[in-house]
Amino acid sequence: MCMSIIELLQSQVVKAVAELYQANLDVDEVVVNHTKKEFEGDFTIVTFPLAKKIRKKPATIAEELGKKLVGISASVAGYNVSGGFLNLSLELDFWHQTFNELIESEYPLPKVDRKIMIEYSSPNTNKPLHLGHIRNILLGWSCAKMYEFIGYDVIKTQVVNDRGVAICKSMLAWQKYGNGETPSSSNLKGDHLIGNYYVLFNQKLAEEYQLWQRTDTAQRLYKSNQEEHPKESSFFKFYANQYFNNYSALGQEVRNLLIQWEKGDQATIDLWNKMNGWVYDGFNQTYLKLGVEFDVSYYESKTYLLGKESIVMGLADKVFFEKPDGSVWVDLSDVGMDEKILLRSDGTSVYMTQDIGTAQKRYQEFRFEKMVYVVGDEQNYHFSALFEILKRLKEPYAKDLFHLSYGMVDLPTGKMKSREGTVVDADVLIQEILSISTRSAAERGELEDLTEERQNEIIKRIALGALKFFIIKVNPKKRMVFNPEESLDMQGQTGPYVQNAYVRIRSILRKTDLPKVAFGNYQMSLEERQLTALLEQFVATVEQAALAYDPSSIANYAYNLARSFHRYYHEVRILNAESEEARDFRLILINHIARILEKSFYLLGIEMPERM
RNA sequence: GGCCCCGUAGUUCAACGGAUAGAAUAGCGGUUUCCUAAACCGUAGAUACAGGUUCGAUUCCUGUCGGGGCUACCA
Repeated sequence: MCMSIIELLQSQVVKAVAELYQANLDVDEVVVNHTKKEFEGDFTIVTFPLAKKIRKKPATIAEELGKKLVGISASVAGYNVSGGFLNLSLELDFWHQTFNELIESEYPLPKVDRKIMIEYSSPNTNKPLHLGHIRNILLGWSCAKMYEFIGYDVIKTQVVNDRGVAICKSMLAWQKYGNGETPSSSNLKGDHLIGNYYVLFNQKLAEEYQLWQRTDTAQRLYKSNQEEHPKESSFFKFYANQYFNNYSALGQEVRNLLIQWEKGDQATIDLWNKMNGWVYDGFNQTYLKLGVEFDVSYYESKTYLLGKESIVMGLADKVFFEKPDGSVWVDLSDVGMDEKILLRSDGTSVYMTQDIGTAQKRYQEFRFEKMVYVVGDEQNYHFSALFEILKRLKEPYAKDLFHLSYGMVDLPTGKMKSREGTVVDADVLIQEILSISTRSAAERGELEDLTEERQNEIIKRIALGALKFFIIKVNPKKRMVFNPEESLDMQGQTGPYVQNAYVRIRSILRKTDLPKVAFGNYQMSLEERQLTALLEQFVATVEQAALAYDPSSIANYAYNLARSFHRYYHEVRILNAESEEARDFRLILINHIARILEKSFYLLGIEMPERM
């Protein structure tokens, strides 16, 4: 693909400035915008930044530059000046040529022989996926698609937190209170079943804690801490973890189970395997509904011992230090962080240790050039520390790690809190939007002549299109509010709006054959030039979005393109155009619009329906 | 306490330091003998506050106020 229009103009301005003023300019110094609709022209050069270098008034520069560009550039037809803004109009031939190149372009872009690994899911096996996971998954999936588009080899991965205290809690609760319940006996998805036992465990623990709080031991503890925690309730809230570790009978049982697991006790391992198997069945169903998959999965149960050798080596190299009790730490205070623990005094590893080991394992296995962790911004500090530690260990890939940190998803009522039961479950949410989509499809009645199977496929695409677009249109870095009702909207700035533009085009194209040639003597209108300019931006938009790990810009691009199309569609007739040439051109134009809309949505993980 | 992030129409989101801050939704008013009205057109409405840097600030800097996160021998 040759250079974009903006790049072309930038280079021409550089040339013109060199000839006019003998001044050297970098292409990046040339600001080129699309001309605002209030002004005449296609593109606008901002001349304020040039004023200092050239030592003339911006308006004068604009005037002289405009004249020069018309002279030296075959693509610039005319110009006008408004203050420091030079508005350029491009030759019609140039537009026609651009258009012809566009419709022949091929996507994805050629392979570049670079490898990127993207971790975009890291579920715990003690509860089902929720709305936060959905944002995580959609972001990561879209990044994978964007990088494939720009020619990378992409390895999609997840890390499953399948061991530890949390899963033992579910196991224990199931053992004690489950009566052998299974997904099939209860007709529950496995992840939901396990989630129920996790909740049940916490209920039982809370009851146990309540009773204990009335004992003499508890009251003594409270009294001796009364200065810091004057209120009894706040003291016991503060003390919950210590209670679990030091007094709770249930806590003791959980720890015993964990020890059995670590010893490899067969009965415990069997139970663990059985329950995790149920959870994976559940997760896989949810992943399937969301249309995502992984090339490789890592399991904490297999990686939790990794990383220890590195700690020992780092200790020898004085990257880390040992405290008198035998625990190993790294001091990151010179880069504005704290001391972080890497090995407990009993020699066992922590989360950070595993992450070090897992990074090494992945690099050995895949030799990636980039590794992206899609993880919520609550873990910013953890990843800063992890990357810094790997740098100090002189890992060759340390500089190629990136934490795609996304903002939490809030509800209109505030934060999602599992303790308060305000978490939006992924499966429930998908089910809800499917029923809304089904209902509105029935009301509209457009699909009645299709088989039920095809209807359901279309309904699914619309429903998931609405949900996914709603989430992915927001800049990943920003915290977002998820209003369940609005997310199911299908009008305005939504997935179905964009899908509708595609469907309208497909409907027209079904009625006729695509012409072979775009232009006879046809001359593009202003609106058609603007659509062409928008289409021309597609590749640059995707490239920028990929480099910035920001799918939301593609969502906004697709929406803008759809909006321009909808307006165009109302203004011109296509099948009954005023001339054969207009008809041919427009058919090819809208065909390309449909193609780009479809591509854009593919990059967002959203499928297009043929009808709706 | 320390460190980090965020404050844009009633609401949800946009805006490489560039022209009169864009959309959507909710409100009000229109458009269908015409290719899918999940559409289109019109109307009204916002940069938390105070300074600073700049030809130019929603964007960069400082302070104030407000919201959030992190700061475990948890993951």
